[in-house]
Amino acid sequence: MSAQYEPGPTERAIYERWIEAGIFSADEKRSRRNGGDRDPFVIVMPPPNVTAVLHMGHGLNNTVQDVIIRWRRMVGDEALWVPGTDHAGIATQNIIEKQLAAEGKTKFDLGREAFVERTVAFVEETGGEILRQLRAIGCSADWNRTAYTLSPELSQAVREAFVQLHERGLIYRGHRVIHWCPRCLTSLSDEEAQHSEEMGTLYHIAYPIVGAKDNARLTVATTRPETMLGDVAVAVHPGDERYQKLIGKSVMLPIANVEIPIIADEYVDPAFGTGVVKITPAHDPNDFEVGVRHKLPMPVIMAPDGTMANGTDASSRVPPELLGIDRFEARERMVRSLEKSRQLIKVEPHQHAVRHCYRCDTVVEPRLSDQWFVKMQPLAKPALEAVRDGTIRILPERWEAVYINWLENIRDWNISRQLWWGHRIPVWYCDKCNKQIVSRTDVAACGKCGGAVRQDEDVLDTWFSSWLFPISTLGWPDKSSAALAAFYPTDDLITAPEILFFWVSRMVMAGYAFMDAPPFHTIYLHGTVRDADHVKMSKSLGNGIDPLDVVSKYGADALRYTVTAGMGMGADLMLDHRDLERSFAPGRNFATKLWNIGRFLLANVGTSPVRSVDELRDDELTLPDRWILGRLNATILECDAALGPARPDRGKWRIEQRYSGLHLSEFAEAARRFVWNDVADWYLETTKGRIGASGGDSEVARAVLTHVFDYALRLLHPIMPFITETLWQRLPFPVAADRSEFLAIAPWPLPHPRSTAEIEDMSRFDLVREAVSAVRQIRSDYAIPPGKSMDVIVQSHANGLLFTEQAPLIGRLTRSMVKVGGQSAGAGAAHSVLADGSEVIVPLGGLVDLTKECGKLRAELKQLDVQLESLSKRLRNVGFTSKAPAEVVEAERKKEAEWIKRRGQLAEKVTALCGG
RNA sequence: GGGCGAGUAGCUCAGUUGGUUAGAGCGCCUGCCUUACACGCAGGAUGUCGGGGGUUCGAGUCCCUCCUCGCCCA
Repeated sequence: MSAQYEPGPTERAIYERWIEAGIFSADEKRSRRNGGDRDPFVIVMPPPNVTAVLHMGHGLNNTVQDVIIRWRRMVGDEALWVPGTDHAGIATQNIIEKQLAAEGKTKFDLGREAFVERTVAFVEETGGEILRQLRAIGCSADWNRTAYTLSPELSQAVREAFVQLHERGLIYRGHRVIHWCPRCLTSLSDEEAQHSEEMGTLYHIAYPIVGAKDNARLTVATTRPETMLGDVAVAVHPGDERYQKLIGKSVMLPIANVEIPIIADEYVDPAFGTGVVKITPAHDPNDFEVGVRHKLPMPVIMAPDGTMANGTDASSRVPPELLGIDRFEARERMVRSLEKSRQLIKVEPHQHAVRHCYRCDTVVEPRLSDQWFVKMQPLAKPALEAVRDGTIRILPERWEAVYINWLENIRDWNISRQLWWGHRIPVWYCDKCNKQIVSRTDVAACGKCGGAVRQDEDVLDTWFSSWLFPISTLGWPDKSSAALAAFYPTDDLITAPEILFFWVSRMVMAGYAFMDAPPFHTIYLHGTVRDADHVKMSKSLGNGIDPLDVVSKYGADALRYTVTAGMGMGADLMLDHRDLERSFAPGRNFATKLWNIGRFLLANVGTSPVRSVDELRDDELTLPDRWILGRLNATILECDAALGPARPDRGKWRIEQRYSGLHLSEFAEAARRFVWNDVADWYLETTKGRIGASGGDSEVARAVLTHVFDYALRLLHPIMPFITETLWQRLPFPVAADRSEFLAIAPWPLPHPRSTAEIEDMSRFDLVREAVSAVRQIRSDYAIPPGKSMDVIVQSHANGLLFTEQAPLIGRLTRSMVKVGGQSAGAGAAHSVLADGSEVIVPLGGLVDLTKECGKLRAELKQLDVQLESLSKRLRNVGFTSKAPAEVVEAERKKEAEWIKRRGQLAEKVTALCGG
C-alpha cells in the first residue's frame, strides 16, 4: 500500500467498476409499489442547464443528493437518482446569438429553422458535459435514465400538460403589460424579472392645465420621464381635496403635445410625491389596470429593443429627433428638453426597486403585449395545503413560511417566450376563419374551414418543461409506465432556495395537477457557496472555484467531505477561492487520516481472515474492545438520528419528526469523531501491544479493529465513496462472512442493543483515558521529553482493581511505568486528582517545582469550590428541589457527592504538599 | 412599505421539548519527524452566547424591546 493516497487514478478506476456492475441502476420490478421487496427511494436531480459547466453550486447540490441516495442504497432501498439537463431557452439562445454576432450575423440572417438546427448541433456537441463532470465527483445517478427537457418524450409531456391545462381552462391568452427584456427580446415571468433596490432619480414635471387662466400646471413625479410620451392621462385620488376641481379637465402632455384628461382613481397614493401620477398604460402594469378601468387608449412608444418608436396606437407621439434613441439616452434628452422649457420643477434622489432580467441583468421594460398565461390560483391550492398539513415538509423550516406566503399571493404565470429555442407553443391559428386550435399533435389545416394554419411563433418558458420533471422523467403522460408506478411520488427534492418559486413550488403544483399526488415529501433547501468575503461565488465575478480543480488536487472525497461537514442546515458555505489548500483541508486531512488508519490496519492485522465479532465471547473482550464497540453503537445511533427518518410514516409528517433528519454536517461530524477521536486516537493505540503478540487475544484485537473500521467505512461511504471503497476492498473479512462485491451496496450498520455492562465499561474506560491524559499533562507541564520514560503511581480507593488491570495499557500510552497503590512519593512529585477521586502521582525528585505544583492544585481547588458552591446553592433552594424533575435533582445530588469527594482529595493534597 | 431569518471562541458553524463546568473544525501558542499518519501526535489559551428588560427554582434556549446584518416579496 502506497504511503500516500492517490485519488486521481483510484477514483476513476473505482467509478468505472461501479458503472460496469450497474449498481446505480434502479429496477422498477424491485420497488414495493410494483410487487418488489424494496421500498423505493427516489431523488430527481435539479437539471442543470445543458450548456452549463460544473461550479461549486452544482458541487454542493449534487454532493448532498449523492450522500442521501448512497445512504438509502446501503440501507436497502431501491434507490433511484434521476439525472438530467434542461434546454435553458434564453441562456442557450444567448450563446448561439453571441457566436453569430462574432461572425457578424444575426439569427434573422439564418432564419428560424437553421438557427434551431445550429443550436441542436451545439448542444449535441457540448451539452451534457456537466453530467460527465458530475461523475468525477462520484455522483451515483442512474445514467441510463438521463433526461433532457427537449427530448421527444419530455416534449410530448410538455404538450400534454399544455393541452390538458387549456382544456381545463387553466391556460389562456392574455393582452396585458408583461416584463420584457429588450436585450433578450422576450417576455419574462414575474420570477424571472428580479428586482433590486437602486438609487434613482425622481423627476417632478409640470403638465400645463388646458384652459387654465393663470397658466396653472400640475406637477407629476416620475422616475421614468421617457415613458411620458405614452401618457394618456394624469390621475389623482378621488378623495384628494386639492384636485377635486380639476377632475374631468385635461392637461397638455409636454414634448408629445397631446391633450390628456385628468382622471380620479383609487390606485393613486395621495401621499406620494405631489399626489398626481401620470398614467402610461402600455408601459406600466398598474397604469394598465387604470387604463382598462377608464377605457383609455394604450400607445406603445418603444420598439422591442428598448429604443423610442411610435408603436401601436402611438401615432406620432415620439418626436422625430427621439426616434431610434435608446430609452436611457432618451430619458436624458427629455430631461434636458423639459429643463429648457422650464417644465422640470424638481429633481431628487429616490430609492426604488428596479427589475432586471435574471439571465442578462438588463433593466426590464414593462410592455403591453399578447402572451399565454397559466391561471395559478387553482393549481396553488393543493400545493399550499400539502405543506400546511405536513404532506410535504421544507427544511430548514423557515422556508415554509416563505413558500406559503408566495402561494397565497400567487399571480398568473406568463409562459410565452419570444424565442426560437424551446418547445413551440402547441397552438395553431387559422387566418381564414380565425379559429384557434390547441393540439397534442401538429396541425396541418384548419379543422373547421380547411384553411391554412400557422403555429404560434413563441416557445414556452423553460420552467414549463422542468416543472414536469418528477413525472415526465418517469414516463408521464404514459400512464402505463412502470417507472411512474414504481417511483412516483419521489422522496426528496434538494436544491437552492433561489428556485423555490421558479421550480419547486411549480413542481408541487404539477404533481397535483397531473398525478393527483405530491411529487415528493421533503424539500431540502441548502445554502449558497460564498467566498471568504461572503460574496456569492460566480464565474463573472472571478471568485469561483472549479470543483474539478479541487478533485484533481485533493480528490473528490476531500471536496465532498469539506462541503458536507462545513454546511449547517440551511447555512451558506464559505470557501476561499484564493486558498484552496486551506479551504479543503478538512476533507483532505481526513482522507489522509483514513488512508493511514488503513495502512496501519493492513500492515498489522494483515489480510488473512479474521474472526467474526458476533462469535467473540464477552470474556474474551478487553475493556478497550468493549469500549470501542460501545462507541461504535453510539455512533451508528448518532448517524441515524442525524440522517433520518427517510420518509414520513403514513404519508404525512408527524410534528415530532417533521424537522428532523438530513443534518448532514452532524452526520459527518459523528462519523469523523468516531474514526479519528475514538478509533485512531485511542482504540488503535490500545491494540499495538496486542496484535503482534501470540495467543488468542491477538485474534480478538484483529477482529474488533477490523470490525470497527469496516463499520466506520460503511458510515463514511456516502460522504467519501472513493477512499472508503478502496480501503474496504482490501479489508480482511471473516471466512464465513457474506460480503457484497462493493461497499457501495454493503448493508448499512445496525446498532446492537446496549447492555448495562457496556455502559459501565464505557465510563470505566473513560477513567483510564482520564488517567492517561493526566500523565500526559504532567509530562507536558514539566517539559519531560516525550521519549523519556517516567514512573507513575496511581492511588485509588474506588477503582484500584481497574487501574491494576489497566496499568500496562496506561503505561504504554504514556511511555511510563505505572504502579498502583504503594507509598506516596511525597513532596517531590506532580499530582493530579481524577473525577472519581483517584490520584495520579508522578515522582519527579528535584525536578518538581513545588510552587508551581501548589499553584496548580490551589487553582483547581478554587475552581472546584466555585462550581461546588453554585451547585450546593441550587440544591439548598427549595424551589429547585420541589419543582425541578426528580431525575434532574437526583443527578445534581449525585454530582455534588462526587465533587465533595474530589474536593476532599484535592484539599488533602494541598495540605500535605503545600502546608495548607 | 410587508414578511422571514441571523447575531455563540480570531474565522465558519453545532447547541434537540429550558436542566452538568457552552462544543466542533480551521486558525493561534508550546513541545515533538514517538516505525499508520508533520495532511500528523501530545499539551494549551480563547466566549459579559449582540445590548437591555421580563417569565422561571433554573434562560444561549421562551416573551418584550432596541441595535446590526442578510434574504424574500411589493
